[in-house]
Amino acid sequence: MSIQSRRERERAEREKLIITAARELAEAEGWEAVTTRRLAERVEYSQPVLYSHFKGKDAIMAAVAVEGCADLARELRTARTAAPDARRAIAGVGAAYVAFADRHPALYDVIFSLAVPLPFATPEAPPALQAAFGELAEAVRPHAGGDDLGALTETFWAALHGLVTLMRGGRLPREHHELRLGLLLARFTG
Amino acid sequence: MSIQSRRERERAEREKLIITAARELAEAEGWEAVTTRRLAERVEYSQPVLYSHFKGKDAIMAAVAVEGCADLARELRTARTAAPDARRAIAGVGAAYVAFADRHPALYDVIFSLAVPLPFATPEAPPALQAAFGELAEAVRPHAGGDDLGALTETFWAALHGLVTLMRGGRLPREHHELRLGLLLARFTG
DNA sequence: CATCAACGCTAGCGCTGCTAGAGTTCGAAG
DNA sequence: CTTCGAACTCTAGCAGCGCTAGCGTTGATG
Repeated sequence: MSIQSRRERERAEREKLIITAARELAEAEGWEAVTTRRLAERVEYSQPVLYSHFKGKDAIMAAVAVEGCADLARELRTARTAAPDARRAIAGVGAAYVAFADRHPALYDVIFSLAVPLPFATPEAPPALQAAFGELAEAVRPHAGGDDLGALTETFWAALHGLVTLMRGGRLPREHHELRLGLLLARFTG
Repeated sequence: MSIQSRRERERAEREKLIITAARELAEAEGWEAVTTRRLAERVEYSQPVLYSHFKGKDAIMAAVAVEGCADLARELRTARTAAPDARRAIAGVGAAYVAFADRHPALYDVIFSLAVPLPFATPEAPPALQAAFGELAEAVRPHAGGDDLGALTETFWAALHGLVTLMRGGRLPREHHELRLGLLLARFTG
């Protein structure tokens, strides 16, 4: 039993190592540079070992996404609780969201843009993801008025997501970013 | 000279054929199904012929994107000019934008999401793209108040883009879509 | 010590975007 | 009418991708 538990522990450590290596490689060179061969070389195992832990490359990306969600939730919470009032809370959370996407583009993409097998908007969604959404909702709540909080939060989130992705894809000029963010916040804080 | 012009004409026709085939294949089965081999087979030429017209697959996708921009601009214009007042104009344009993304997901992706070598937000951007943005701007103008029209249009556009992409990626529940769109419009017409 | 299961490896499949170089076609010049 | 040469398209192949079958080794167990 002790031997078995040691093996399980080592397996768990190796799985964590794979996820970390995938994340580091993606953040350093982008997801297109994350191939199963490079990843296997990085963790110093052969390719098939990856498939004994994950169903495929998608599943590895999903695991990285879950990790990233926790980071995002933490940063949003910090921004929200540090704000002195409701108006600066939603502004701070919005800015933190954008800053996270800017500092961790690969992480942001795997969570919100790339096609990965992750449940969203259901009870099976990762707790960290629900936590991140919850932070947005708490920041939006004081400005919801009579509107449905969930739908309004989704709308605010979508607007932030659009700003972030269009700007990073070169579709929106970077120089007006602060202006756009200000206009968005003005529309959501009445 | 007549012979040369005939050849040039035939070349142009074949180029158009490639673009159309790529678009049809993408709209029917998604961009992941558009491989240079399948595309070559579809136009009944060998692979290298594609590369005598376009620098690479990216360039073919960009050509499809430019075509799609024209379609989008036309639909936005129709929606805007058909509206009886400013309020229903922005609502109609927003709905038309979302409907276009819903009916032509592959086309939408290649214009706004996938990484293609297309100039945006510069004078060199495709006229059709500028026209589409112009339609959005005209719909937004009556509700801009003292705000910068360009930046406000970009913000509105980004919000629509976020709603569309998050919903299609399964990140937002489809059932609240109309509600979210209504909330967004309320915040931009209040 | 012999056995056998668990495990990680090598090798390879079918696919991708892309390209070098051979072979063909066809208008132009003699 | 023949011959030349340029324009053009094809076959074949490269390096890399995600993924997997099956062999060989390792190491705990009876």
